[in-house]
Amino acid sequence: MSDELDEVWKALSDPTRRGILDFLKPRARTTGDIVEQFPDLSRFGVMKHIDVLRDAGLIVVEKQGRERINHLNVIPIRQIHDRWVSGFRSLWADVLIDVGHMAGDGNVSGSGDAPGGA
Amino acid sequence: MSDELDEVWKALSDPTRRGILDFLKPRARTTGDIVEQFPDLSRFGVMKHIDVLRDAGLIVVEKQGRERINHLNVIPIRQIHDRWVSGFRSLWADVLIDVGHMAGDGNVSGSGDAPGGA
DNA sequence: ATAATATGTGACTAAACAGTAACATATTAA
DNA sequence: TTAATATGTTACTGTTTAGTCACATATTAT
Repeated sequence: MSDELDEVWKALSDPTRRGILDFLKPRARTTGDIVEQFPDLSRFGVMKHIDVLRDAGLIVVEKQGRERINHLNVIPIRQIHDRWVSGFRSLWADVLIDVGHMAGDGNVSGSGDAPGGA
Repeated sequence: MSDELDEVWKALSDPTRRGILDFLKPRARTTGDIVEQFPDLSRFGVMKHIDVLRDAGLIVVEKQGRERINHLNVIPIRQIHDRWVSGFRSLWADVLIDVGHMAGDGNVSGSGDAPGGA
Protein backbone atom coordinates (compact mmCIF):
# COMPACT_ATOMS: atom_id res chain seq x y z
CA MET A 1 0.00 0.00 0.00
CA SER A 2 2.60 2.55 -1.05
CA ASP A 3 1.24 6.02 -1.40
CA GLU A 4 3.22 8.99 -2.54
CA LEU A 5 0.87 11.31 -0.74
CA ASP A 6 1.52 9.62 2.57
CA GLU A 7 3.68 12.47 3.82
CA VAL A 8 0.82 14.84 3.18
CA TRP A 9 -1.64 12.66 5.04
CA LYS A 10 0.74 12.38 7.97
CA ALA A 11 1.24 16.13 7.99
CA LEU A 12 -2.50 16.73 8.01
CA SER A 13 -3.11 14.25 10.80
CA ASP A 14 -2.02 16.72 13.46
CA PRO A 15 -4.49 19.39 14.61
CA THR A 16 -1.79 21.99 15.22
CA ARG A 17 -0.56 21.58 11.68
CA ARG A 18 -4.06 21.89 10.28
CA GLY A 19 -4.39 25.01 12.41
CA ILE A 20 -1.26 26.43 10.86
CA LEU A 21 -2.65 25.83 7.39
CA ASP A 22 -5.91 27.48 8.40
CA PHE A 23 -3.92 30.42 9.69
CA LEU A 24 -2.10 30.73 6.37
CA LYS A 25 -5.27 30.56 4.34
CA PRO A 26 -6.03 34.29 4.29
CA ARG A 27 -2.42 35.26 3.62
CA ALA A 28 1.21 34.21 3.97
CA ARG A 29 2.86 34.73 7.35
CA THR A 30 6.30 34.86 8.84
CA THR A 31 7.48 32.07 11.09
CA GLY A 32 7.26 34.45 14.03
CA ASP A 33 3.63 35.23 13.24
CA ILE A 34 2.81 31.54 13.31
CA VAL A 35 4.68 31.00 16.55
CA GLU A 36 2.71 33.81 18.19
CA GLN A 37 -0.49 32.16 17.11
CA PHE A 38 0.26 29.05 19.17
CA PRO A 39 1.25 30.25 22.63
CA ASP A 40 0.83 26.80 24.16
CA LEU A 41 3.78 25.45 22.20
CA SER A 42 7.40 26.50 22.29
CA ARG A 43 8.81 28.34 19.32
CA PHE A 44 10.63 25.21 18.43
CA GLY A 45 7.65 22.99 18.66
CA VAL A 46 5.88 25.20 16.17
CA MET A 47 8.90 25.33 13.89
CA LYS A 48 9.08 21.56 13.75
CA HIS A 49 5.46 21.47 12.72
CA ILE A 50 6.26 23.99 10.02
CA ASP A 51 9.12 21.78 8.85
CA VAL A 52 6.77 18.81 8.54
CA LEU A 53 4.37 20.91 6.50
CA ARG A 54 7.19 22.16 4.31
CA ASP A 55 8.55 18.65 3.73
CA ALA A 56 5.07 17.59 2.68
CA GLY A 57 4.91 20.49 0.24
CA LEU A 58 2.00 22.12 2.03
CA ILE A 59 4.03 25.21 2.83
CA VAL A 60 6.38 27.03 0.52
CA VAL A 61 9.02 29.19 2.18
CA GLU A 62 10.19 32.49 0.84
CA LYS A 63 13.16 34.11 2.51
CA GLN A 64 12.97 37.85 2.79
CA GLY A 65 15.77 39.46 4.71
CA ARG A 66 15.90 37.86 8.11
CA GLU A 67 12.30 36.80 7.92
CA ARG A 68 10.89 33.63 6.50
CA ILE A 69 7.54 33.99 4.89
CA ASN A 70 5.45 30.84 4.78
CA HIS A 71 3.01 30.48 1.93
CA LEU A 72 0.25 27.95 1.89
CA ASN A 73 0.34 25.57 -1.05
CA VAL A 74 -3.03 23.98 -1.67
CA ILE A 75 -1.93 21.60 -4.41
CA PRO A 76 -1.31 18.61 -2.12
CA ILE A 77 -4.67 19.14 -0.45
CA ARG A 78 -6.22 19.18 -3.84
CA GLN A 79 -4.45 15.96 -4.77
CA ILE A 80 -5.73 14.26 -1.65
CA HIS A 81 -9.17 15.44 -2.49
CA ASP A 82 -9.03 14.40 -6.11
CA ARG A 83 -7.27 11.07 -5.68
CA TRP A 84 -8.90 9.80 -2.55
CA VAL A 85 -11.69 11.76 -0.94
CA SER A 86 -13.65 12.31 -4.11
CA GLY A 87 -13.59 8.57 -4.67
CA PHE A 88 -15.92 8.23 -1.71
CA ARG A 89 -18.10 11.12 -2.71
CA SER A 90 -20.20 8.98 -4.97
CA LEU A 91 -21.10 6.87 -1.95
CA TRP A 92 -22.53 9.70 0.08
CA ALA A 93 -23.96 11.36 -2.98
CA ASP A 94 -25.95 8.21 -3.62
CA VAL A 95 -27.33 8.27 -0.14
CA LEU A 96 -28.53 11.84 -0.28
CA ILE A 97 -29.45 12.44 -3.86
CA ASP A 98 -30.29 8.87 -4.65
CA VAL A 99 -31.14 9.34 -8.28
CA GLY A 100 -31.09 12.40 -10.38
CA HIS A 101 -28.75 14.48 -12.43
CA MET A 102 -25.70 12.27 -12.03
CA ALA A 103 -26.94 9.12 -13.64
CA GLY A 104 -23.57 8.80 -15.33
CA ASP A 105 -21.46 7.17 -12.64
CA GLY A 106 -23.92 4.84 -11.06
CA ASN A 107 -21.95 2.15 -9.35
CA VAL A 108 -22.32 1.14 -5.72
CA SER A 109 -25.87 -0.12 -5.69
CA GLY A 110 -24.44 -3.62 -5.38
CA SER A 111 -24.27 -3.66 -1.59
CA GLY A 112 -27.76 -2.91 -0.57
CA ASP A 113 -27.12 -3.95 2.99
CA ALA A 114 -24.87 -1.19 4.31
CA PRO A 115 -26.03 0.00 7.71
CA GLY A 116 -24.97 3.52 6.90
CA GLY A 117 -25.40 4.97 10.35
CA ALA A 118 -22.47 6.00 12.50
CA MET B 1 -6.65 23.41 18.50
CA SER B 2 -9.06 20.75 19.64
CA ASP B 3 -10.81 18.96 16.86
CA GLU B 4 -13.45 16.34 17.27
CA LEU B 5 -12.51 14.86 13.92
CA ASP B 6 -8.94 14.34 15.02
CA GLU B 7 -9.44 10.62 15.48
CA VAL B 8 -10.62 10.39 11.91
CA TRP B 9 -7.62 12.30 10.61
CA LYS B 10 -5.28 10.09 12.59
CA ALA B 11 -7.02 7.00 11.28
CA LEU B 12 -6.70 8.19 7.71
CA SER B 13 -3.03 9.07 8.09
CA ASP B 14 -1.96 5.45 7.68
CA PRO B 15 -1.75 3.98 4.19
CA THR B 16 -2.79 0.49 5.31
CA ARG B 17 -5.92 1.89 6.88
CA ARG B 18 -6.75 3.86 3.77
CA GLY B 19 -6.22 0.64 1.86
CA ILE B 20 -8.70 -1.13 4.09
CA LEU B 21 -11.28 1.55 3.41
CA ASP B 22 -10.63 1.27 -0.30
CA PHE B 23 -11.10 -2.46 0.00
CA LEU B 24 -14.45 -1.96 1.72
CA LYS B 25 -15.70 0.52 -0.83
CA PRO B 26 -17.29 -1.98 -3.21
CA ARG B 27 -18.84 -4.03 -0.43
CA ALA B 28 -18.60 -4.99 3.23
CA ARG B 29 -16.12 -7.70 4.21
CA THR B 30 -15.39 -10.02 7.08
CA THR B 31 -12.35 -9.44 9.23
CA GLY B 32 -10.78 -12.54 7.74
CA ASP B 33 -11.25 -11.17 4.23
CA ILE B 34 -9.43 -8.01 5.17
CA VAL B 35 -6.61 -9.91 6.81
CA GLU B 36 -6.13 -11.97 3.66
CA GLN B 37 -5.85 -8.78 1.66
CA PHE B 38 -2.77 -7.67 3.59
CA PRO B 39 -0.38 -10.64 3.63
CA ASP B 40 2.56 -8.48 4.73
CA LEU B 41 0.98 -7.87 8.12
CA SER B 42 0.06 -10.30 10.83
CA ARG B 43 -3.60 -10.96 11.48
CA PHE B 44 -3.24 -8.93 14.60
CA GLY B 45 -1.61 -6.02 12.97
CA VAL B 46 -4.52 -5.80 10.57
CA MET B 47 -7.04 -6.18 13.37
CA LYS B 48 -5.53 -3.29 15.26
CA HIS B 49 -5.86 -1.14 12.19
CA ILE B 50 -9.48 -2.18 11.93
CA ASP B 51 -9.96 -1.20 15.57
CA VAL B 52 -8.57 2.25 14.89
CA LEU B 53 -10.94 2.64 11.97
CA ARG B 54 -13.86 1.44 14.05
CA ASP B 55 -13.01 3.80 16.91
CA ALA B 56 -12.95 6.65 14.43
CA GLY B 57 -16.35 5.63 13.13
CA LEU B 58 -15.05 4.83 9.67
CA ILE B 59 -16.04 1.20 9.96
CA VAL B 60 -19.27 -0.17 11.38
CA VAL B 61 -19.17 -3.75 12.59
CA GLU B 62 -22.00 -6.19 12.22
CA LYS B 63 -21.66 -9.50 13.98
CA GLN B 64 -23.06 -12.43 12.11
CA GLY B 65 -22.53 -15.78 13.74
CA ARG B 66 -18.84 -16.21 14.31
CA GLU B 67 -17.99 -13.73 11.60
CA ARG B 68 -17.59 -10.00 11.89
CA ILE B 69 -18.67 -8.05 8.87
CA ASN B 70 -17.03 -4.67 8.47
CA HIS B 71 -19.01 -2.00 6.70
CA LEU B 72 -17.52 1.21 5.42
CA ASN B 73 -19.06 4.36 6.83
CA VAL B 74 -18.38 7.37 4.65
CA ILE B 75 -19.90 9.97 6.96
CA PRO B 76 -16.63 10.91 8.71
CA ILE B 77 -14.89 11.23 5.36
CA ARG B 78 -17.64 13.48 4.27
CA GLN B 79 -17.29 15.58 7.42
CA ILE B 80 -13.60 16.00 6.80
CA HIS B 81 -14.34 17.02 3.29
CA ASP B 82 -17.09 19.44 4.20
CA ARG B 83 -15.48 20.98 7.26
CA TRP B 84 -11.92 21.25 6.16
CA VAL B 85 -10.94 20.23 2.64
CA SER B 86 -13.69 22.16 0.93
CA GLY B 87 -12.53 25.26 2.79
CA PHE B 88 -9.39 25.18 0.66
CA ARG B 89 -11.20 24.47 -2.53
CA SER B 90 -11.87 28.14 -3.14
CA LEU B 91 -8.11 28.70 -3.05
CA TRP B 92 -7.32 26.30 -5.81
CA ALA B 93 -10.25 27.72 -7.68
CA ASP B 94 -8.61 31.13 -7.19
CA VAL B 95 -5.41 29.86 -8.69
CA LEU B 96 -7.26 28.97 -11.82
CA ILE B 97 -9.39 32.08 -12.01
CA ASP B 98 -6.80 34.47 -10.60
CA VAL B 99 -8.85 37.30 -9.24
CA GLY B 100 -7.11 40.20 -7.61
CA HIS B 101 -8.72 40.24 -4.21
CA MET B 102 -5.67 39.83 -2.06
CA ALA B 103 -5.02 43.35 -1.02
CA GLY B 104 -3.76 43.97 2.46
CA ASP B 105 -0.25 42.67 2.62
CA GLY B 106 0.59 42.43 -1.00
CA ASN B 107 3.53 40.09 -0.77
CA VAL B 108 2.11 36.98 -2.25
CA SER B 109 2.74 38.32 -5.68
CA GLY B 110 0.94 35.93 -7.88
CA SER B 111 2.48 32.76 -6.60
CA GLY B 112 0.02 30.87 -8.66
CA ASP B 113 2.76 28.59 -9.80
CA ALA B 114 3.03 26.48 -6.69
CA PRO B 115 6.03 24.17 -6.91
CA GLY B 116 3.76 21.22 -7.03
CA GLY B 117 4.11 18.61 -4.37
CA ALA B 118 4.37 14.89 -4.81
C1' DA C 1 -18.32 -33.81 24.45
C1' DT C 2 -14.12 -32.59 20.90
C1' DA C 3 -12.28 -30.29 16.99
C1' DA C 4 -11.98 -26.59 13.75
C1' DT C 5 -12.84 -21.95 12.58
C1' DA C 6 -13.19 -16.85 13.35
C1' DT C 7 -12.35 -13.40 16.16
C1' DG C 8 -10.64 -11.05 20.62
C1' DT C 9 -7.03 -9.69 24.32
C1' DG C 10 -2.72 -8.99 27.22
C1' DA C 11 2.11 -8.39 27.26
C1' DC C 12 5.93 -6.92 24.93
C1' DT C 13 9.56 -4.62 21.57
C1' DA C 14 11.11 -1.11 18.37
C1' DA C 15 10.42 2.94 15.91
C1' DA C 16 8.35 7.36 15.23
C1' DC C 17 6.65 11.61 17.18
C1' DA C 18 5.73 15.78 20.14
C1' DG C 19 7.84 18.48 22.91
C1' DT C 20 11.65 21.14 25.47
C1' DA C 21 16.26 23.27 26.63
C1' DA C 22 20.36 25.09 25.26
C1' DC C 23 23.15 26.73 21.75
C1' DA C 24 24.25 28.69 16.88
C1' DT C 25 23.72 31.50 12.76
C1' DA C 26 22.07 35.36 9.92
C1' DT C 27 20.24 39.90 9.34
C1' DT C 28 19.28 44.62 10.66
C1' DA C 29 20.07 48.75 13.45
C1' DA C 30 23.00 51.72 15.99
C1' DT D 1 32.06 47.06 16.00
C1' DT D 2 27.94 45.72 19.47
C1' DA D 3 23.20 44.76 20.31
C1' DA D 4 18.76 43.16 19.09
C1' DT D 5 15.89 40.43 16.23
C1' DA D 6 14.46 36.31 13.50
C1' DT D 7 15.39 32.01 12.41
C1' DG D 8 18.08 27.49 12.49
C1' DT D 9 20.30 23.20 14.82
C1' DT D 10 21.88 19.58 18.11
C1' DA D 11 20.76 16.80 21.82
C1' DC D 12 17.65 14.79 24.81
C1' DT D 13 13.10 12.97 27.01
C1' DG D 14 8.45 11.08 27.50
C1' DT D 15 4.60 9.37 24.89
C1' DT D 16 2.41 7.29 21.23
C1' DT D 17 2.24 4.06 17.53
C1' DA D 18 3.13 -0.13 14.64
C1' DG D 19 4.09 -4.41 14.95
C1' DT D 20 4.62 -9.36 16.81
C1' DC D 21 3.77 -13.56 19.84
C1' DA D 22 1.18 -16.29 22.76
C1' DC D 23 -3.03 -17.16 24.68
C1' DA D 24 -8.30 -16.71 25.22
C1' DT D 25 -13.07 -16.67 23.80
C1' DA D 26 -17.03 -17.62 20.77
C1' DT D 27 -19.33 -20.14 17.20
C1' DT D 28 -20.10 -24.07 14.19
C1' DA D 29 -19.60 -28.88 12.94
C1' DT D 30 -19.16 -33.68 14.19
